[in-house]
Formats: sequence, structure tokens, C-alpha cells
Amino acid sequence: MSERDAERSVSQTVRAQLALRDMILSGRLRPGERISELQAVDITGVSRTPVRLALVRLEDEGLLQAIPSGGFMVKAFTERDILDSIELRGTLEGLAARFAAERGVSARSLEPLKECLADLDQLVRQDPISVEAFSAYVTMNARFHALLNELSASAPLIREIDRVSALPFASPSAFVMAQSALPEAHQILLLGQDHHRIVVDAIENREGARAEAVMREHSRLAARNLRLAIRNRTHLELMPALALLKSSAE
Amino acid sequence: MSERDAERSVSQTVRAQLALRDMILSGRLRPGERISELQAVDITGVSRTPVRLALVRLEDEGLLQAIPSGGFMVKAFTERDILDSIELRGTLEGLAARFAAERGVSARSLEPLKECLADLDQLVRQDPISVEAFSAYVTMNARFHALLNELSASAPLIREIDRVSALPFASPSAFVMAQSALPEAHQILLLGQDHHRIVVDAIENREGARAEAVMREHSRLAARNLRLAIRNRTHLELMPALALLKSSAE
DNA sequence: TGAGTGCAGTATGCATACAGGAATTGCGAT
DNA sequence: ATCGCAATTCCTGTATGCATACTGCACTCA
Repeated sequence: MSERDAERSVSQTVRAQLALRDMILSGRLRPGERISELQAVDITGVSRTPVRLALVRLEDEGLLQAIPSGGFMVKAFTERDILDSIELRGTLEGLAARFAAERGVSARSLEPLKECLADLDQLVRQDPISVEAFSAYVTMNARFHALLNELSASAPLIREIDRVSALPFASPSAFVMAQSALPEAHQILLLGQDHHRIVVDAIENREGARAEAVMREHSRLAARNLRLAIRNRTHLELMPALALLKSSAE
Repeated sequence: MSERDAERSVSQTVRAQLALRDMILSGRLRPGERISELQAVDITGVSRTPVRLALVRLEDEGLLQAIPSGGFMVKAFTERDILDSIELRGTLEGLAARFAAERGVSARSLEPLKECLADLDQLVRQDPISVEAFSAYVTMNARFHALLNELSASAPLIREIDRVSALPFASPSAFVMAQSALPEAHQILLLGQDHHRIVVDAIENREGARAEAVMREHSRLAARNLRLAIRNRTHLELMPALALLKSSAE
């Protein structure tokens, strides 16, 4: 009953969007493959109108690409695209950190961020780190980044960061789980956490350039994780986003 | 006849999108105002389905805002939002210039950019500059920025730049025309052109940091123009984008 | 007089029917 | 056997009808 309610509580459009996104990210729809509206209707079980809206939204999200003659296909990404998207996110988060530092934030509004930082500290202090702790880290890490972005107090910037982070391989937590399978795991986590500490410190002391630089560097940890994981061929199933890779080297 | 053909050649959705965008930018639809689908149907003359698609696309473009209970309203921007969007564009264009510089571009692919630079030189050499020349400058300037962005050879980055520049007040040429009415006009144009020259030089010499920094600074000319024009209350009609300002101080 | 409730008008979300067009397939001719 | 043309089939774009949810206003009761 509650399931039926939950099904009814969201619009058909959103439901279709979720279902299609899941199909794409899980690799059941391959990059370059055309998605016909009727096919999408079969998959999602809703009619063409909301399906169409969902397709437009997914295009805009960057998962689909419009075909000139009409319709959509699953977008394919190169490894370079992914690395660029990560650098892009780092640049935007760097800008957010700089805004926060230069414009100044009240001690009051910095409080949640510091709490989050302390929670993360608790998690990374473990050695070895349990899988549950990794999972908790992903959640807390996402929260840290969200709080940080909000400190920029810039709606247009936050909007763009959210947009870029929506790409499954560009989000701050995209490759953290993959990282859990690497031997370097703990060390990388500690480095990332040090970045977190530095950016908070920089914002507090209104060091804009430092805040910006460290967030840029921070994003490059994700790039590092990605390269390591691909090279090691370890636990590719922990990175569903890679289903979108062009000549999928799975 | 050709007009009718032109009308038929584009989809109803696109036509509706253009008509609505025009209404918004011209200020005939005021910020905060709700746009009902039926109203949009009256305005555009197409049926509700394409109108709906157009509204979704405009939301995504940033001109409209979804109302939680359904429907859309015209988005309102603060002066801060506009300045942040300009800084955002500068940051992204800076990243593009850095990519171009660091990764290196062939002499062959740098050629069109240099030609464009020379054309712009021709235009700014005039003193005083005719209105026609200003208009030509806007076109050529847009071309210069587009070519520059392409040199980054990064599809994800170009995508984001295009997206940010789609906001009427964030595009590289947004306030150039307004600038034409300012006494400082010529000087600012010369400064901008010098930035153009420097970025080409930096890319050629693979000076990534310099290329990035100058493009960031370049965008701040737009911010300067905006502030000047608003303060002087001069030719606000040359900046249709300002119709979106929150407490419109017209 | 103010607040709350009920009703009516209206807007949105969804489904489906229809028309125009693109791509593919099959057939025929060279 | 291959190439070209034509026909068919499927797909997208558009319009419209219907149901539901929301909003605003008026009336009533405290």
C-alpha cells in the first residue's frame, strides 16, 4: 500500500526519468544506442507524453544526446570527457570556495561544515576502514561538498555545480567506493580529508586563492582514483558510471 | 512565402521557445510572473504540447523557474546573480584557455583565431567608432570567444560555457552595445582587445596560467560595463537582459 | 470582524489519436 | 550480384480530450 502511495506521489515524468536513468547507468542501454519513445514507453510503463518530458530532461542532464532528425540516443563519453568533467567540477567548487573565503562567512554558518568535518575525521581514523564506513563516508562527503558550495551564497554557481555533479562520473563521490578496493585506499582518503580541513581553514581566514587551489587539487583525487581503478581493473562494478564509456574497455 | 516557409521549417516547439524567450527578455513578462500554459498558447499560437516542451527548455535555460505545485514563473535575478554569472563565465573561459595552452594547439588550428583577432583590430582602430562598427564588433567578438572555447577541445567544457553564456546577461557580448554609449567606450574596447591578444599569445607559448588569468580578467570588463551603465542610467534599452532584474530599478 | 471551510473555476498532468516524415527493406532492372 | 528506386513501416511531432489537484473567493460561524 505504501508502495502504491509512493508510486503515486511522484509524477509519471519523474518516474520515467528515474527508470530510464537507471537503465542507462546500469548499462542496459548501451552508449550510442537510440532510444525510441515507444521503447521508453515499454520500459517505463507510462505514456508517451511524460516519457517525452523525461527524455528532454535526461538530454539536458547530459545522459542523452538529441539526434538531428529527431529522437535521442544514449550519450557516449571518452575517458578524456570524464577527466575534463572532473576538472570542471573542481574548478567550479574552487570558485565556490573562493567566493566563500573572499566574501566571508559567519562563524554561525561555518558551524555545520566543521561538524561535518569532524564526523569525517571519525570515519577516516579507522584502520582498516570497514565497508560500512566507506559507505558512510560517501554520504558524509556529499554533505560536506554541498555545505561548502552553499557557503558561496551564489545561486547561479550552485546551480552549475549541481548540474556538473549530476553526471555520474563527475560527482565528488563517484569513485570513492571504487577506491575502497585499492591498496592505496586509506592514504587517499586521508589526503582528501586533509584537503577538506585546509579549505575550511582557508575560508575561515579569508584566503581566497588558497581555498580555490585546494578544491581544484581535491577534485584531482577523483581523477587519480579513476585512473588507478581502470588500470587495476579492480571492481569496475563499483563504478556504474563507466557504462557510458565510449569504447567500453570492460 | 519565404517567411511562411521559414515558419514551417522550424518545429512548433522551437517557435514557441523563441516567442516566449522574446517576451521574457523584452520585459513584457515580468520577473516573478507566472506563465500559464494557456497564456503561452495564446502568445505563441501553438498548442499546449509544444508550449509545454518550450517551457521546460526555458526552465533549463535558466529563464524560468518551476513552481513546486506545478507550472512556471519568470525567474528574477539580483545584480549579484548577474555579476556572479559573469565571473562564472570568466572562470570557465579561463579553464578553456588553460586547456588550450597546456595541451597545445597546432598552428593550423590557431589560424582562424588570429584572423579573427586581426579583424577585431581593424574595428577598434577607428576613433570614434561608428555604431555599425560596434555592431560588427559584437558579432566578431562572439566569434572570437567561440573559436577560443573550441580550442580547449573539451566537449563537456564547451557545453557548460554555452549554457552559461545563454543567459542574456552573461554572454561575452551582453554589455558591449551598452558600452557604446559610455564616454569610456573606446578605452574599454582597447583593453578588451588587448586581452584577446594576450590570450592568443599565451596559448601559442603554452602559458596555461597566463591564458587562464587573462580570460578571467577579461570577463570582468563585462562586470565593469554593467556597473557603469547602471550607474549612469545610460541607454538601459541597450541591455534588454536587465528586464530580468529583481527589483527593476528602471 | 476575523478565520476557517466549502465550492467553483481553472490549470496542470496524462493519455491517445492523427498526420507528416524519415529510414529501412524489398523488389526490379541493369 | 549490385545498385537504385519505390513502397511500407515505424517514429516523431502535434493536437486535443479528460481527470485530478490546486487556488482563490465567498460565505458562514465563532
